[in-house]
Amino acid sequence: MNHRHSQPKLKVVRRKRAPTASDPTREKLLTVAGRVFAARGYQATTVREICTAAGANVAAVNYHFGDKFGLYTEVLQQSVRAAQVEAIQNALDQNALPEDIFRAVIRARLRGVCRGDLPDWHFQILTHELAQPTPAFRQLIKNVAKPVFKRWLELIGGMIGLPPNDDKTRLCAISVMGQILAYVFAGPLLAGVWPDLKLTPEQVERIADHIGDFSLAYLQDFRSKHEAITPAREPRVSK
Amino acid sequence: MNHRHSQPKLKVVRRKRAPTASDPTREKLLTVAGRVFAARGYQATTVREICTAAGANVAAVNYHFGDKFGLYTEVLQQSVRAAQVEAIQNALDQNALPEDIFRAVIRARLRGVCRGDLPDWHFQILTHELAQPTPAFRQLIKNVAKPVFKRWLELIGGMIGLPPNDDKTRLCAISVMGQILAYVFAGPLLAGVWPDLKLTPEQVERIADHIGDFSLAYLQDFRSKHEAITPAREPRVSK
DNA sequence: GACAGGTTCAAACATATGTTTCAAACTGTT
DNA sequence: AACAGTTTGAAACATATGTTTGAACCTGTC
Repeated sequence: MNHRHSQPKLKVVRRKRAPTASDPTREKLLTVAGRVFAARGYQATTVREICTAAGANVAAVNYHFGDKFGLYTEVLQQSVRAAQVEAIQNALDQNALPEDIFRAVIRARLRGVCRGDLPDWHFQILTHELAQPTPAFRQLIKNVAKPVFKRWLELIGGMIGLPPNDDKTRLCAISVMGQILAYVFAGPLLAGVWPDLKLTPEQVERIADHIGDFSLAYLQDFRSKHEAITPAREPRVSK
Repeated sequence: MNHRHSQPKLKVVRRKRAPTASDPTREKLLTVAGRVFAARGYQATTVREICTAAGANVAAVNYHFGDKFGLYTEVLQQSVRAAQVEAIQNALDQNALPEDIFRAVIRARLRGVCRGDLPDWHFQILTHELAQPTPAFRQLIKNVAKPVFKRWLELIGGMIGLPPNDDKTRLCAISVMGQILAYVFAGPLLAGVWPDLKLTPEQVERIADHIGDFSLAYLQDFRSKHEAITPAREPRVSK
């Protein structure tokens, strides 16, 4: 059967042994598939292209992953795992000044876009998902993005002296997130508009610092302006 | 032939008369195709689906647009035209205080995401292009996005007292742009993370105001801190 | 009404693609 | 060496899809 219209569903694999041991072709398929899915998207990618590029037989995908979508799901999980989520969680959970945690999160997230000089195909896959979410992606949002964002809201809420579920807190959280997303997701747009931009590690640090400065200007100002009214915690001297 | 792998190219249409007059089925195809392309992306969309949804024959697409890609190209142009670009250009070119122009641009861009209650499929198409740019899209960036961004840089450069091609100016321009992009392009992500967010016109105005406040906090602060060193134009009193 | 040119339609075409099949090759165990 | 279980390979299958074709169907003009 062909799922070109219906959203694909998971399917049991036919292989017997659990995929624990290091399986060369399985491994090769996964890495190759990542690149191809990132470049073309799920629908436009053919299992034949993946298999020939991986030097494997056409049936290999169905044997090892049961399904084209089974392969894609594993690639997607691998991408999300590589997307520095744990780095961000670590940054969020460490014990430090809110401002320092804040800057650390921005840095952690931005560093994902420049891993050495190899293309950031992990994020390209997520970009495809952004345009056309699959069930697997919604699941990942629920399980990964939502908890992280919750902590993010708590951090920012604490910084401006508002509860995490206040609309203003949310708006601020998205304002910072959006600045990062511009570099992560709007690659083609940025390239067209700022061709000289090279995402070297040093440049990424500069960008992270800028986003921190840019955002803290408002957040700290907001706090100092409102703490007279709502002195949530340890008020600071207003300059 | 089937362009599943190679990027599609333009092709001559077979129809004789120029498509000037109001052609019902041509029109229907365009509007329907917009929705479908936005929902599924170029590759996953079938001409059969478009045609049946438009109540037309399978051959209609090839007759009226020569090609599946010919239809897509027209839809894309229509989307960009609808993406409020001219509204933004108007906002940028009007004679007013920089801060007012600044806020007007943000408002104009954000208003694009809430046109009444109908889905913002124009931007969904652009999201697909962001993930997998077609030649048509690169052209549009060069012809549309680049000039607008140039004016945007001039505006922000003027506001912080730096030349348009200064890296700091660019960083600031992207910081503001990114905040907007979060609402425009990261729809699925936002929905997962802030389910209660309803993009009513009033809410959009609130968001626009927030982005303006958030950004001006840094921009005005930057200006007043640096104008002692580089008094580019009419220095203002630092609070 | 006859005619010509544009438009629609049903069917057919050529091909691409996900999947299955089943035999051969391989691998570790006895 | 023989065997069982696992993996690979070449071919075939079923179907989906973009496109073409040629006849029918309009629609305005003489």
